[in-house]
Amino acid sequence: CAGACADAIARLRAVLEPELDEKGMRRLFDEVEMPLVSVLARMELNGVAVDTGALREMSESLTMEIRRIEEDIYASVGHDFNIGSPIQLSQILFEELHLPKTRRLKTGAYSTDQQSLEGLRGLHEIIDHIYVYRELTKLKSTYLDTLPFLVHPQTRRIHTEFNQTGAATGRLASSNPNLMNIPVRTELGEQIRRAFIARDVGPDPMLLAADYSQIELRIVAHMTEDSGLVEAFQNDDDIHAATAARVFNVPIEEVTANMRRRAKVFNFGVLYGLSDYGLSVREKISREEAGEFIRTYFEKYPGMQRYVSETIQRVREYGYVETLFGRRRYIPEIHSTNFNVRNAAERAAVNMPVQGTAADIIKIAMNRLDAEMQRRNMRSLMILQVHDELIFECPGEELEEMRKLCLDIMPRSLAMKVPLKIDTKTGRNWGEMQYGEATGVEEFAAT
DNA sequence: GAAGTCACG
DNA sequence: ACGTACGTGACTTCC
Ligand SMILES: [Mg+2]
Repeated sequence: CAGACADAIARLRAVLEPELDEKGMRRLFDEVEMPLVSVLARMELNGVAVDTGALREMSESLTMEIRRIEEDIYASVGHDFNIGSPIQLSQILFEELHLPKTRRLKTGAYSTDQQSLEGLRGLHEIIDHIYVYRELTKLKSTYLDTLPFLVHPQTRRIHTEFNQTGAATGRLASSNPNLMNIPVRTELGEQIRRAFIARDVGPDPMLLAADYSQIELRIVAHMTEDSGLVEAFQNDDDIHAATAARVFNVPIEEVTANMRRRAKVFNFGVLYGLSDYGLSVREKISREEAGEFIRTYFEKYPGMQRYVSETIQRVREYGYVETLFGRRRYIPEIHSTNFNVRNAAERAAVNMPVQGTAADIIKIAMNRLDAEMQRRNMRSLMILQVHDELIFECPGEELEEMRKLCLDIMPRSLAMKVPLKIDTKTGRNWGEMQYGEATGVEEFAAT
C-alpha cells in the first residue's frame, strides 16, 4: 500500500484541509489533535502492568462458582439449557415458568436484560441466580480469560490502542483490549482492578489517578450560566445534594440519601435528554410524576431548559452542534421523518457539546502534561485516559511532583465561570486507591 | 455479521 | 436509522 496510500492521502489533504478552516476547526486540529497523536502513541507504547497470576487465580475460582450457579439454575427449571442464550432463557422464563412477560424484542423473544430481570425479582429463585451468573460470566470472559493473553512478551505489559477518531463527540476510544471499561462498580470488579499494578517505572512504583470532578455538569453550568448551577459549583457544594434541595424544596441539610440519589438521576438524565417515560421506568414512578419532576427541575434550573431548547433549535437550523472549542458533530438524523430517529438525534445533539467539551478539555491537559513531563525529564509515565481521568505510573519519589503537576495543569485547560475541580488518588494498584489532595476554590480565585 | 447483553465514563 | 438517557468496545449465541 505504501506508495498508493501516500498518494491517496496527499490527494485527500487537498480536499480536507480547506474544510478545517471553513468549519472553524483549524486550531483544534493544529493545537489539540495533532500534538495528541504522539502523546497517545507514547501511552500505547508505555502500556500498563498486569498481575496475570492474580487474574488466572480469580478465573479459576470463578469457574467453580459459575458451575455451582448453573446447577442451581438447572435444578430450579428441571432441565439443562444454555443460560448464555437470551432466546433459550426467554423461552424458559416466560413459556415454561410463566413469569410475567417483559418487553418484546425484534426476534420475538422477551427481554432478559438487567432492567427486565429487576422487575421479576422475588417472583422466582432463578432470577437472582441468573443475575449473579451474568455478572460472573461477563467478568470472566471479558477480562479474566482475555487480558492474560494480551500481555506483550517483551514488555510484559498490556498495550491498548487508543482510537483518536472513532467517537462522534471527540472522545477517545480504546480497544484490543478496551482499557476504558475495566470493572469498578462491584466487589469482583474492584478485585479485577487490583490486578492492574504499578511495576516497571523505577523504585517504589505507584499509580496516580487524577480526575475531573463533575466535569460535564460544570461545563453545562458554564455554558448555560444558570445561576443555581454556577453558585453551587462556586461554593463547591455537593451538586446532587444542591439539586435535591432545589427540586424538593428543602434546606440542603435536610436532603435525604434518597432525595440526593434522585437528584443525581435528574442531573445526569437531563444531560442525556431523559423523557418522562424513561424517568418513570427508572424511578418506578408514574409518567405523570416523572413529568412533574422534569418540569420542576427545569423551573429550578431555567438555564438548563434554555440550553436544551436552543441546542435543538440550532441543530435543526445548521445540521450540526459544536463544543466550546469548535469541534463539530453533524447530525442529519435531526431531519428524519421517523419520530424515534428524530428524537434520538435531539438527545445526541443536546449531549454532544457537553461530552465533547469535556473531551477537548482533557486532551488539552494531556498535551500540556506530556510536554511538561518531558521538559522536566520525569520518569513518570502517562498510561491511561478514561474520559475524565488520567492514570500515571510514577516512581515513589516522583509521585507528589506528578500529583502537583496534575493539580496545576488540569484545571487550567479552560477558564470557565465555575472552577474545574480535580480529585487525585494514589495506590500500588488500580483497585486500592486512596484519595489525596484535590484542587479547591483558592486555585480558582487565582486563575 | 446481527442481536442481545453489559463493562466503563 | 429505534426498545422513550448520551458515548463507546467486547463477549456469546445463532444464522
Ligand atoms: Mg469523575
